Amino acid sequence: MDSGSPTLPSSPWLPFESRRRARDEKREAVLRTAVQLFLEQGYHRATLNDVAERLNITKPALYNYFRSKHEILFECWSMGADLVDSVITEINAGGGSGLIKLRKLVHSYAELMATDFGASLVRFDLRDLAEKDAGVARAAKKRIDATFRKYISSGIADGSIKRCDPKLAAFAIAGALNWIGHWYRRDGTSSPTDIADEFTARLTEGLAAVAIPNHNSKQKTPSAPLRRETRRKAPGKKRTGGAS
Amino acid sequence: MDSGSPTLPSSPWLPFESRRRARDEKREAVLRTAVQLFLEQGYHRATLNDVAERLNITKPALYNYFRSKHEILFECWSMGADLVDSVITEINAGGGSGLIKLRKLVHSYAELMATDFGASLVRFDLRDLAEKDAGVARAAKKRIDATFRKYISSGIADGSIKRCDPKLAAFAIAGALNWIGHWYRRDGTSSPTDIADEFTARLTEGLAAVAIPNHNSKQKTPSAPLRRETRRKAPGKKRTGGAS
DNA sequence: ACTTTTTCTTACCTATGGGTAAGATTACAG
DNA sequence: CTGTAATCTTACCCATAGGTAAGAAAAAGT
Repeated sequence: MDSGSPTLPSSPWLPFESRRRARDEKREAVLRTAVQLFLEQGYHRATLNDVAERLNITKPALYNYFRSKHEILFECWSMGADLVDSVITEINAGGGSGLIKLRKLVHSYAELMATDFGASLVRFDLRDLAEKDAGVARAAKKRIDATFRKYISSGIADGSIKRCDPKLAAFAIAGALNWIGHWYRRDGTSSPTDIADEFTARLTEGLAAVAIPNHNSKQKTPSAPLRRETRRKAPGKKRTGGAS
Repeated sequence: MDSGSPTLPSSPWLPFESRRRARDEKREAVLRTAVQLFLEQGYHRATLNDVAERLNITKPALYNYFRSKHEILFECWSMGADLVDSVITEINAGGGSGLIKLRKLVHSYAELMATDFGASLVRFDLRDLAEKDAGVARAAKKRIDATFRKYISSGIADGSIKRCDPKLAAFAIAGALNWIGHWYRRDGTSSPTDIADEFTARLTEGLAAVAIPNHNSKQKTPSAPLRRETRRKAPGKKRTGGAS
Protein backbone atom coordinates (compact mmCIF):
# COMPACT_ATOMS: atom_id res chain seq x y z
CA MET A 1 0.00 0.00 0.00
CA ASP A 2 0.97 3.59 -0.28
CA SER A 3 3.79 3.33 -2.71
CA GLY A 4 4.75 6.83 -3.57
CA SER A 5 4.48 9.29 -0.77
CA PRO A 6 3.78 12.49 -2.68
CA THR A 7 6.67 14.44 -1.29
CA LEU A 8 4.74 15.74 1.62
CA PRO A 9 6.70 18.02 3.90
CA SER A 10 9.58 18.62 1.53
CA SER A 11 12.59 16.96 3.02
CA PRO A 12 15.75 18.94 3.68
CA TRP A 13 17.64 15.81 2.74
CA LEU A 14 17.78 15.79 -1.01
CA PRO A 15 17.98 12.28 -2.48
CA PHE A 16 21.72 12.18 -2.61
CA GLU A 17 23.04 15.65 -2.76
CA SER A 18 23.73 18.65 -0.74
CA ARG A 19 23.25 18.11 2.93
CA ARG A 20 23.88 21.26 4.76
CA ARG A 21 20.95 23.04 6.39
CA ALA A 22 20.67 23.82 10.01
CA ARG A 23 20.22 21.14 12.60
CA ASP A 24 16.98 22.46 14.02
CA GLU A 25 15.45 22.58 10.63
CA LYS A 26 16.13 18.90 10.14
CA ARG A 27 14.84 18.05 13.56
CA GLU A 28 11.60 19.76 12.76
CA ALA A 29 11.39 18.05 9.42
CA VAL A 30 11.61 14.72 11.20
CA LEU A 31 8.76 15.74 13.45
CA ARG A 32 6.58 16.89 10.59
CA THR A 33 7.13 13.65 8.74
CA ALA A 34 6.72 11.54 11.84
CA VAL A 35 3.50 13.12 12.96
CA GLN A 36 2.08 12.65 9.52
CA LEU A 37 3.04 9.00 9.40
CA PHE A 38 1.88 8.32 12.93
CA LEU A 39 -1.51 9.80 12.11
CA GLU A 40 -1.70 8.05 8.79
CA GLN A 41 -0.79 4.56 9.91
CA GLY A 42 -0.84 4.68 13.67
CA TYR A 43 2.15 4.83 15.95
CA HIS A 44 2.76 1.09 16.14
CA ARG A 45 2.39 0.40 12.46
CA ALA A 46 4.56 3.29 11.37
CA THR A 47 8.19 2.28 11.60
CA LEU A 48 11.24 4.46 11.91
CA ASN A 49 12.34 3.02 8.61
CA ASP A 50 9.21 4.50 7.09
CA VAL A 51 9.94 7.87 8.61
CA ALA A 52 13.52 7.80 7.44
CA GLU A 53 12.58 6.69 3.97
CA ARG A 54 10.27 9.63 3.48
CA LEU A 55 13.13 11.90 4.39
CA ASN A 56 15.57 10.24 2.03
CA ILE A 57 17.75 9.01 4.84
CA THR A 58 18.17 5.80 6.81
CA LYS A 59 16.90 4.89 10.20
CA PRO A 60 20.07 5.32 12.24
CA ALA A 61 20.38 8.89 10.99
CA LEU A 62 17.30 9.72 13.02
CA TYR A 63 19.19 8.90 16.16
CA ASN A 64 21.33 11.98 15.63
CA TYR A 65 18.27 14.03 16.50
CA PHE A 66 16.23 11.84 18.82
CA ARG A 67 17.05 9.21 21.33
CA SER A 68 14.10 6.92 20.73
CA LYS A 69 10.84 6.45 18.95
CA HIS A 70 8.78 7.53 21.93
CA GLU A 71 10.81 10.67 22.22
CA ILE A 72 9.75 11.53 18.70
CA LEU A 73 6.17 10.79 19.62
CA PHE A 74 6.39 13.01 22.66
CA GLU A 75 7.91 15.91 20.75
CA CYS A 76 5.11 15.71 18.20
CA TRP A 77 2.59 15.73 20.98
CA SER A 78 4.31 18.70 22.59
CA MET A 79 4.08 20.69 19.40
CA GLY A 80 0.33 20.34 19.59
CA ALA A 81 0.23 21.16 23.26
CA ASP A 82 2.22 24.32 22.66
CA LEU A 83 -0.29 25.41 20.07
CA VAL A 84 -3.15 25.01 22.50
CA ASP A 85 -1.22 26.76 25.23
CA SER A 86 -0.62 29.79 23.05
CA VAL A 87 -4.29 29.92 22.14
CA ILE A 88 -5.25 29.87 25.79
CA THR A 89 -2.69 32.50 26.68
CA GLU A 90 -4.09 34.79 24.05
CA ILE A 91 -7.67 34.34 25.18
CA ASN A 92 -6.77 34.88 28.79
CA ALA A 93 -5.08 38.11 27.80
CA GLY A 94 -8.30 39.36 26.24
CA GLY A 95 -11.50 40.24 28.01
CA GLY A 96 -15.11 39.20 27.80
CA SER A 97 -17.61 37.11 29.69
CA GLY A 98 -17.14 33.44 30.39
CA LEU A 99 -19.28 32.60 27.40
CA ILE A 100 -17.24 34.81 25.10
CA LYS A 101 -14.00 33.27 26.21
CA LEU A 102 -15.46 29.82 25.85
CA ARG A 103 -16.60 30.57 22.34
CA LYS A 104 -13.17 31.86 21.41
CA LEU A 105 -11.61 28.73 22.78
CA VAL A 106 -14.02 26.47 20.96
CA HIS A 107 -13.36 28.24 17.70
CA SER A 108 -9.58 28.18 17.90
CA TYR A 109 -9.45 24.68 19.29
CA ALA A 110 -11.64 23.40 16.47
CA GLU A 111 -9.27 24.86 13.90
CA LEU A 112 -6.31 23.37 15.70
CA MET A 113 -7.82 19.93 15.51
CA ALA A 114 -7.64 20.18 11.75
CA THR A 115 -3.85 20.38 11.84
CA ASP A 116 -1.45 17.48 12.17
CA PHE A 117 0.10 18.55 15.43
CA GLY A 118 -3.28 19.48 16.81
CA ALA A 119 -4.74 16.10 15.95
CA SER A 120 -1.73 14.37 17.45
CA LEU A 121 -2.83 15.79 20.78
CA VAL A 122 -5.86 13.55 20.82
CA ARG A 123 -4.93 10.70 18.52
CA PHE A 124 -1.72 9.64 20.20
CA ASP A 125 -1.86 7.23 23.06
CA LEU A 126 -0.08 8.58 26.10
CA ARG A 127 0.69 5.04 27.16
CA ASP A 128 3.21 4.91 24.35
CA LEU A 129 5.28 7.57 26.07
CA ALA A 130 7.96 7.08 28.65
CA GLU A 131 6.51 7.47 32.11
CA LYS A 132 8.28 10.76 32.62
CA ASP A 133 6.91 12.24 29.40
CA ALA A 134 3.48 10.81 30.07
CA GLY A 135 3.40 12.74 33.31
CA VAL A 136 4.15 15.97 31.52
CA ALA A 137 1.48 15.23 28.96
CA ARG A 138 -1.11 14.40 31.57
CA ALA A 139 -0.39 17.67 33.30
CA ALA A 140 -0.82 19.58 30.06
CA LYS A 141 -4.12 17.87 29.37
CA LYS A 142 -5.25 18.70 32.84
CA ARG A 143 -4.41 22.36 32.30
CA ILE A 144 -6.44 22.43 29.13
CA ASP A 145 -9.41 20.75 30.76
CA ALA A 146 -9.17 23.13 33.69
CA THR A 147 -9.35 26.05 31.27
CA PHE A 148 -12.58 24.80 29.76
CA ARG A 149 -14.07 24.36 33.19
CA LYS A 150 -12.85 27.74 34.34
CA TYR A 151 -14.50 29.54 31.43
CA ILE A 152 -17.73 27.66 32.01
CA SER A 153 -17.70 28.30 35.73
CA SER A 154 -16.99 31.98 35.32
CA GLY A 155 -19.71 32.11 32.67
CA ILE A 156 -22.17 30.68 35.14
CA ALA A 157 -21.00 33.19 37.71
CA ASP A 158 -21.37 36.17 35.40
CA GLY A 159 -24.70 34.96 34.06
CA SER A 160 -23.66 34.37 30.47
CA ILE A 161 -23.91 30.60 30.80
CA LYS A 162 -26.81 28.67 32.24
CA ARG A 163 -26.44 26.57 35.33
CA CYS A 164 -24.89 23.21 34.62
CA ASP A 165 -22.20 20.85 35.78
CA PRO A 166 -18.98 22.50 34.58
CA LYS A 167 -17.07 19.26 34.60
CA LEU A 168 -19.46 17.36 32.39
CA ALA A 169 -20.15 20.35 30.19
CA ALA A 170 -16.42 20.74 29.63
CA PHE A 171 -16.12 17.07 28.78
CA ALA A 172 -18.95 17.33 26.31
CA ILE A 173 -17.46 20.31 24.53
CA ALA A 174 -13.90 19.08 24.59
CA GLY A 175 -15.10 15.70 23.38
CA ALA A 176 -16.91 17.14 20.41
CA LEU A 177 -13.82 19.16 19.56
CA ASN A 178 -11.34 16.37 20.09
CA TRP A 179 -13.32 14.15 17.84
CA ILE A 180 -12.61 16.50 14.98
CA GLY A 181 -9.07 15.23 15.11
CA HIS A 182 -10.42 11.80 14.32
CA TRP A 183 -12.67 12.51 11.38
CA TYR A 184 -11.36 15.65 9.73
CA ARG A 185 -9.84 15.15 6.29
CA ARG A 186 -8.20 17.85 4.27
CA ASP A 187 -10.11 16.80 1.19
CA GLY A 188 -13.48 16.88 2.92
CA THR A 189 -16.30 19.25 2.13
CA SER A 190 -16.05 21.35 5.28
CA SER A 191 -13.17 23.73 5.78
CA PRO A 192 -11.65 24.14 9.22
CA THR A 193 -13.30 27.54 9.48
CA ASP A 194 -16.68 26.12 8.56
CA ILE A 195 -16.29 23.49 11.20
CA ALA A 196 -15.15 25.97 13.81
CA ASP A 197 -18.08 28.27 13.11
CA GLU A 198 -20.66 25.54 13.26
CA PHE A 199 -19.21 23.97 16.38
CA THR A 200 -19.06 27.29 18.12
CA ALA A 201 -22.75 27.73 17.47
CA ARG A 202 -23.90 24.20 18.20
CA LEU A 203 -21.88 23.73 21.36
CA THR A 204 -23.05 26.92 22.97
CA GLU A 205 -26.47 27.65 21.49
CA GLY A 206 -27.65 24.07 21.31
CA LEU A 207 -30.00 22.50 18.84
CA ALA A 208 -33.46 22.62 20.28
CA ALA A 209 -35.70 25.08 18.48
CA VAL A 210 -37.53 25.96 21.66
CA ALA A 211 -37.10 25.31 25.34
CA ILE A 212 -37.21 21.60 25.93
CA PRO A 213 -40.82 20.68 26.72
CA ASN A 214 -40.24 17.87 29.15
CA HIS A 215 -37.85 15.15 29.99
CA ASN A 216 -39.14 12.15 28.19
CA SER A 217 -36.30 9.83 29.03
CA LYS A 218 -36.39 7.16 31.61
CA GLN A 219 -34.20 9.15 33.88
CA LYS A 220 -35.00 9.56 37.51
CA THR A 221 -33.31 12.79 38.39
CA PRO A 222 -35.56 15.63 37.31
CA SER A 223 -32.74 17.70 35.99
CA ALA A 224 -29.05 18.05 35.94
CA PRO A 225 -27.27 18.23 39.26
CA LEU A 226 -27.43 21.82 40.26
CA ARG A 227 -24.49 21.94 42.53
CA ARG A 228 -21.15 22.38 40.96
CA GLU A 229 -18.39 19.95 41.72
CA THR A 230 -20.21 18.27 44.48
CA ARG A 231 -17.71 15.95 46.02
CA ARG A 232 -20.07 13.30 47.04
CA LYS A 233 -18.63 9.84 47.00
CA ALA A 234 -21.94 8.14 47.19
CA PRO A 235 -21.19 4.54 47.95
CA GLY A 236 -24.84 3.79 48.32
CA LYS A 237 -25.83 3.95 44.70
CA LYS A 238 -23.41 1.44 43.34
CA ARG A 239 -23.98 1.92 39.68
CA THR A 240 -22.75 -1.05 37.89
CA GLY A 241 -22.15 -0.19 34.32
CA GLY A 242 -23.21 -3.56 33.12
CA ALA A 243 -23.95 -3.93 29.46
CA SER A 244 -27.56 -3.01 29.44
CA MET B 1 3.77 -6.28 34.64
CA ASP B 2 0.42 -6.35 36.27
CA SER B 3 0.93 -9.03 38.80
CA GLY B 4 -2.38 -9.68 40.43
CA SER B 5 -5.37 -9.36 38.22
CA PRO B 6 -8.18 -9.44 40.74
CA THR B 7 -10.23 -12.11 39.09
CA LEU B 8 -12.14 -9.76 36.87
CA PRO B 9 -14.72 -11.48 34.71
CA SER B 10 -14.63 -14.77 36.55
CA SER B 11 -12.96 -17.25 34.28
CA PRO B 12 -14.74 -20.45 33.33
CA TRP B 13 -11.34 -22.13 33.41
CA LEU B 14 -10.72 -22.86 37.03
CA PRO B 15 -7.03 -23.01 37.91
CA PHE B 16 -6.71 -26.70 37.40
CA GLU B 17 -10.02 -28.31 37.73
CA SER B 18 -13.18 -29.00 36.01
CA ARG B 19 -13.24 -27.79 32.47
CA ARG B 20 -16.55 -28.50 31.03
CA ARG B 21 -18.85 -25.58 30.35
CA ALA B 22 -20.24 -24.80 27.00
CA ARG B 23 -18.03 -23.64 24.19
CA ASP B 24 -19.85 -20.37 23.61
CA GLU B 25 -19.49 -19.47 27.22
CA LYS B 26 -15.73 -19.76 26.96
CA ARG B 27 -15.63 -17.85 23.74
CA GLU B 28 -17.45 -15.00 25.36
CA ALA B 29 -15.19 -15.12 28.38
CA VAL B 30 -12.25 -14.65 26.07
CA LEU B 31 -13.91 -11.61 24.57
CA ARG B 32 -14.73 -10.09 27.92
CA THR B 33 -11.17 -10.52 29.10
CA ALA B 34 -9.70 -9.36 25.83
CA VAL B 35 -11.77 -6.21 25.58
CA GLN B 36 -10.82 -5.34 29.10
CA LEU B 37 -7.13 -5.83 28.44
CA PHE B 38 -7.22 -4.05 25.11
CA LEU B 39 -8.83 -1.06 26.76
CA GLU B 40 -6.54 -1.18 29.72
CA GLN B 41 -3.25 -1.47 27.91
CA GLY B 42 -4.03 -0.82 24.30
CA TYR B 43 -4.32 -3.41 21.57
CA HIS B 44 -0.64 -3.51 20.68
CA ARG B 45 0.68 -3.65 24.19
CA ALA B 46 -1.75 -6.31 25.33
CA THR B 47 -0.46 -9.70 24.29
CA LEU B 48 -2.37 -12.90 23.79
CA ASN B 49 -0.26 -14.32 26.56
CA ASP B 50 -1.72 -11.69 28.85
CA VAL B 51 -5.23 -12.58 27.79
CA ALA B 52 -4.61 -16.27 28.27
CA GLU B 53 -2.97 -15.76 31.62
CA ARG B 54 -6.00 -13.95 32.99
CA LEU B 55 -8.11 -16.90 31.96
CA ASN B 56 -5.81 -19.47 33.55
CA ILE B 57 -4.94 -20.99 30.21
CA THR B 58 -2.11 -20.67 27.71
CA LYS B 59 -1.95 -18.76 24.48
CA PRO B 60 -2.46 -21.62 22.01
CA ALA B 61 -5.69 -22.54 23.76
CA LEU B 62 -7.16 -19.30 22.49
CA TYR B 63 -6.76 -20.55 18.96
CA ASN B 64 -9.45 -23.10 19.59
CA TYR B 65 -11.92 -20.24 19.62
CA PHE B 66 -10.39 -17.60 17.40
CA ARG B 67 -8.16 -17.67 14.36
CA SER B 68 -6.10 -14.58 15.11
CA LYS B 69 -5.63 -11.62 17.36
CA HIS B 70 -7.41 -9.25 15.04
CA GLU B 71 -10.34 -11.60 14.87
CA ILE B 72 -10.66 -11.23 18.63
CA LEU B 73 -10.44 -7.49 18.24
CA PHE B 74 -13.14 -7.49 15.63
CA GLU B 75 -15.46 -9.62 17.67
CA CYS B 76 -15.08 -7.28 20.61
CA TRP B 77 -15.84 -4.37 18.37
CA SER B 78 -18.87 -6.16 16.97
CA MET B 79 -20.29 -6.71 20.42
CA GLY B 80 -20.34 -2.95 20.87
CA ALA B 81 -21.80 -2.37 17.45
CA ASP B 82 -24.59 -4.83 18.17
CA LEU B 83 -25.47 -2.95 21.32
CA VAL B 84 -25.77 0.30 19.40
CA ASP B 85 -27.78 -1.34 16.69
CA SER B 86 -30.32 -2.67 19.13
CA VAL B 87 -30.63 0.77 20.74
CA ILE B 88 -31.31 2.31 17.36
CA THR B 89 -33.81 -0.37 16.45
CA GLU B 90 -35.73 0.29 19.61
CA ILE B 91 -35.81 4.03 19.09
CA ASN B 92 -36.90 3.66 15.50
CA ALA B 93 -39.73 1.45 16.67
CA GLY B 94 -40.99 4.18 18.97
CA GLY B 95 -42.46 7.50 17.98
CA GLY B 96 -41.76 11.14 18.67
CA SER B 97 -40.27 14.14 16.96
CA GLY B 98 -36.76 14.24 15.60
CA LEU B 99 -35.60 15.95 18.75
CA ILE B 100 -37.17 13.33 20.97
CA LYS B 101 -35.54 10.52 19.07
CA LEU B 102 -32.24 12.31 19.12
CA ARG B 103 -32.45 12.78 22.86
CA LYS B 104 -33.23 9.12 23.35
CA LEU B 105 -30.26 8.18 21.24
CA VAL B 106 -27.94 10.54 23.08
CA HIS B 107 -29.04 9.16 26.40
CA SER B 108 -28.66 5.50 25.52
CA TYR B 109 -25.45 6.02 23.60
CA ALA B 110 -23.91 7.86 26.52
CA GLU B 111 -24.68 4.97 28.83
CA LEU B 112 -23.23 2.55 26.31
CA MET B 113 -19.96 4.41 26.22
CA ALA B 114 -19.54 3.61 29.88
CA THR B 115 -19.37 -0.13 29.14
CA ASP B 116 -16.37 -2.06 27.94
CA PHE B 117 -17.85 -3.19 24.67
CA GLY B 118 -19.32 0.23 24.08
CA ALA B 119 -16.00 1.94 24.63
CA SER B 120 -14.29 -0.55 22.37
CA LEU B 121 -16.42 0.85 19.60
CA VAL B 122 -14.51 4.10 19.69
CA ARG B 123 -11.21 3.21 21.30
CA PHE B 124 -10.14 0.48 18.93
CA ASP B 125 -8.31 1.38 15.78
CA LEU B 126 -10.02 -0.05 12.73
CA ARG B 127 -6.66 -0.18 10.99
CA ASP B 128 -5.79 -3.09 13.25
CA LEU B 129 -8.51 -5.17 11.64
CA ALA B 130 -8.23 -7.33 8.57
CA GLU B 131 -9.37 -5.40 5.53
CA LYS B 132 -12.51 -7.46 5.26
CA ASP B 133 -13.52 -6.82 8.86
CA ALA B 134 -12.57 -3.17 8.59
CA GLY B 135 -15.05 -2.82 5.77
CA VAL B 136 -17.82 -4.25 7.91
CA ALA B 137 -16.89 -1.94 10.75
CA ARG B 138 -16.79 1.11 8.54
CA ALA B 139 -20.22 0.27 7.25
CA ALA B 140 -21.55 -0.06 10.78
CA LYS B 141 -20.05 3.26 11.79
CA LYS B 142 -21.59 4.84 8.76
CA ARG B 143 -25.00 3.50 9.68
CA ILE B 144 -24.72 4.95 13.15
CA ASP B 145 -23.64 8.31 11.84
CA ALA B 146 -26.48 8.26 9.34
CA THR B 147 -28.92 7.68 12.17
CA PHE B 148 -27.74 10.75 14.03
CA ARG B 149 -28.07 12.81 10.88
CA LYS B 150 -31.47 11.37 10.10
CA TYR B 151 -32.86 12.29 13.49
CA ILE B 152 -31.44 15.77 13.20
CA SER B 153 -32.73 16.28 9.69
CA SER B 154 -36.18 15.07 10.56
CA GLY B 155 -36.09 17.28 13.63
CA ILE B 156 -35.38 20.27 11.44
CA ALA B 157 -38.19 19.21 9.15
CA ASP B 158 -40.73 18.84 11.94
CA GLY B 159 -39.63 22.04 13.64
CA SER B 160 -38.29 20.51 16.82
CA ILE B 161 -34.68 21.28 15.96
CA LYS B 162 -33.35 24.58 14.75
CA ARG B 163 -31.79 24.96 11.36
CA CYS B 164 -28.21 23.76 11.25
CA ASP B 165 -25.84 21.60 9.27
CA PRO B 166 -26.96 18.05 10.12
CA LYS B 167 -23.61 16.58 9.23
CA LEU B 168 -21.58 18.83 11.50
CA ALA B 169 -24.18 18.78 14.25
CA ALA B 170 -24.10 14.99 14.17
CA PHE B 171 -20.33 15.00 14.36
CA ALA B 172 -20.41 17.36 17.31
CA ILE B 173 -22.88 15.24 19.25
CA ALA B 174 -21.33 11.91 18.35
CA GLY B 175 -17.92 13.32 19.20
CA ALA B 176 -18.97 14.44 22.64
CA LEU B 177 -20.51 11.03 23.23
CA ASN B 178 -17.65 9.02 21.83
CA TRP B 179 -15.25 10.89 24.03
CA ILE B 180 -16.99 9.44 27.05
CA GLY B 181 -15.41 6.16 26.09
CA HIS B 182 -12.04 7.78 26.55
CA TRP B 183 -12.44 9.42 29.92
CA TYR B 184 -15.09 7.48 31.80
CA ARG B 185 -13.85 5.51 34.79
CA ARG B 186 -15.98 3.26 36.91
CA ASP B 187 -14.56 4.78 40.04
CA GLY B 188 -15.28 8.34 38.97
CA THR B 189 -17.72 10.69 40.62
CA SER B 190 -20.33 10.64 37.84
CA SER B 191 -22.46 7.61 37.23
CA PRO B 192 -23.34 6.63 33.67
CA THR B 193 -26.87 7.87 34.27
CA ASP B 194 -25.64 11.21 35.55
CA ILE B 195 -23.49 11.57 32.47
CA ALA B 196 -26.25 10.56 30.14
CA ASP B 197 -28.66 13.03 31.72
CA GLU B 198 -26.27 15.93 31.60
CA PHE B 199 -25.15 15.19 28.04
CA THR B 200 -28.72 14.90 26.86
CA ALA B 201 -29.39 18.36 28.23
CA ARG B 202 -26.16 20.04 27.16
CA LEU B 203 -26.07 18.64 23.67
CA THR B 204 -29.59 19.64 22.83
CA GLU B 205 -30.37 22.64 24.99
CA GLY B 206 -26.95 24.22 24.78
CA LEU B 207 -25.17 26.29 27.33
CA ALA B 208 -25.88 29.92 26.58
CA ALA B 209 -28.17 31.49 29.14
CA VAL B 210 -29.82 33.68 26.54
CA ALA B 211 -29.81 33.92 22.79
CA ILE B 212 -26.29 34.58 21.66
CA PRO B 213 -25.88 38.36 21.42
CA ASN B 214 -23.69 38.54 18.37
CA HIS B 215 -21.21 36.54 16.47
CA ASN B 216 -17.98 37.75 17.84
CA SER B 217 -16.06 34.70 16.86
CA LYS B 218 -14.56 36.04 13.70
CA GLN B 219 -11.32 36.62 15.41
CA LYS B 220 -8.08 36.08 13.65
CA THR B 221 -6.90 32.81 15.02
CA PRO B 222 -3.32 31.69 14.78
CA SER B 223 -3.88 28.98 12.30
CA ALA B 224 -0.64 27.10 12.72
CA PRO B 225 2.14 29.11 14.25
CA LEU B 226 4.86 26.55 14.12
CA ARG B 227 7.25 28.87 15.82
CA ARG B 228 6.89 29.13 19.49
CA GLU B 229 6.66 32.74 20.47
CA THR B 230 4.39 32.16 23.36
CA ARG B 231 5.16 34.33 26.28
CA ARG B 232 5.89 32.18 29.20
CA LYS B 233 6.75 33.19 32.68
CA ALA B 234 9.99 31.35 32.74
CA PRO B 235 12.32 31.47 29.76
CA GLY B 236 13.00 27.81 30.03
CA LYS B 237 13.60 26.05 26.77
CA LYS B 238 11.57 23.05 27.64
CA ARG B 239 7.92 22.82 28.48
CA THR B 240 6.95 24.01 31.89
CA GLY B 241 5.78 21.03 33.78
CA GLY B 242 3.79 22.84 36.41
CA ALA B 243 0.09 22.38 36.25
CA SER B 244 -1.78 25.63 36.21
C1' DA C 1 45.99 20.50 2.42
C1' DC C 2 45.33 18.11 6.93
C1' DT C 3 42.86 17.38 11.00
C1' DT C 4 38.71 17.29 13.73
C1' DT C 5 33.89 17.04 14.29
C1' DT C 6 29.50 16.19 12.76
C1' DT C 7 26.52 13.54 10.09
C1' DC C 8 25.11 9.51 7.76
C1' DT C 9 25.33 4.48 5.99
C1' DT C 10 26.00 -0.46 5.99
C1' DA C 11 25.69 -4.30 8.73
C1' DC C 12 24.26 -6.24 12.66
C1' DC C 13 22.06 -7.58 17.34
C1' DT C 14 18.12 -9.04 19.87
C1' DA C 15 13.74 -8.99 22.36
C1' DT C 16 9.13 -9.47 21.44
C1' DG C 17 5.02 -11.68 20.37
C1' DG C 18 1.83 -13.75 16.86
C1' DG C 19 1.30 -18.08 15.24
C1' DT C 20 2.10 -23.44 14.63
C1' DA C 21 3.27 -28.58 15.53
C1' DA C 22 2.69 -32.44 17.99
C1' DG C 23 1.61 -34.74 21.69
C1' DA C 24 -0.86 -34.96 26.46
C1' DT C 25 -5.21 -34.58 28.89
C1' DT C 26 -9.94 -34.55 29.36
C1' DA C 27 -14.77 -35.53 28.23
C1' DC C 28 -17.85 -38.57 26.49
C1' DA C 29 -19.94 -42.41 23.93
C1' DG C 30 -20.50 -47.12 23.86
C1' DC D 1 -12.72 -49.94 30.20
C1' DT D 2 -11.71 -48.49 25.49
C1' DG D 3 -11.74 -45.59 21.52
C1' DT D 4 -12.64 -41.09 19.55
C1' DA D 5 -13.07 -36.29 19.35
C1' DA D 6 -12.51 -32.13 21.77
C1' DT D 7 -9.50 -29.28 24.25
C1' DC D 8 -5.23 -27.74 26.20
C1' DT D 9 0.02 -27.65 27.05
C1' DT D 10 4.91 -27.69 26.07
C1' DA D 11 8.12 -26.44 22.87
C1' DC D 12 9.18 -24.17 19.02
C1' DC D 13 9.44 -21.03 14.62
C1' DC D 14 10.35 -16.61 12.68
C1' DA D 15 9.29 -12.04 10.95
C1' DT D 16 9.44 -7.58 12.61
C1' DA D 17 11.29 -3.43 14.18
C1' DG D 18 13.74 -0.72 17.77
C1' DG D 19 18.19 0.06 18.68
C1' DT D 20 23.63 -0.16 18.30
C1' DA D 21 28.62 -0.50 16.37
C1' DA D 22 31.91 0.99 13.49
C1' DG D 23 33.49 3.22 9.98
C1' DA D 24 32.67 6.25 5.51
C1' DA D 25 31.53 10.80 3.85
C1' DA D 26 30.82 15.67 4.44
C1' DA D 27 31.50 20.08 6.88
C1' DA D 28 34.05 22.91 9.51
C1' DG D 29 38.05 24.44 11.52
C1' DT D 30 43.27 25.69 11.10
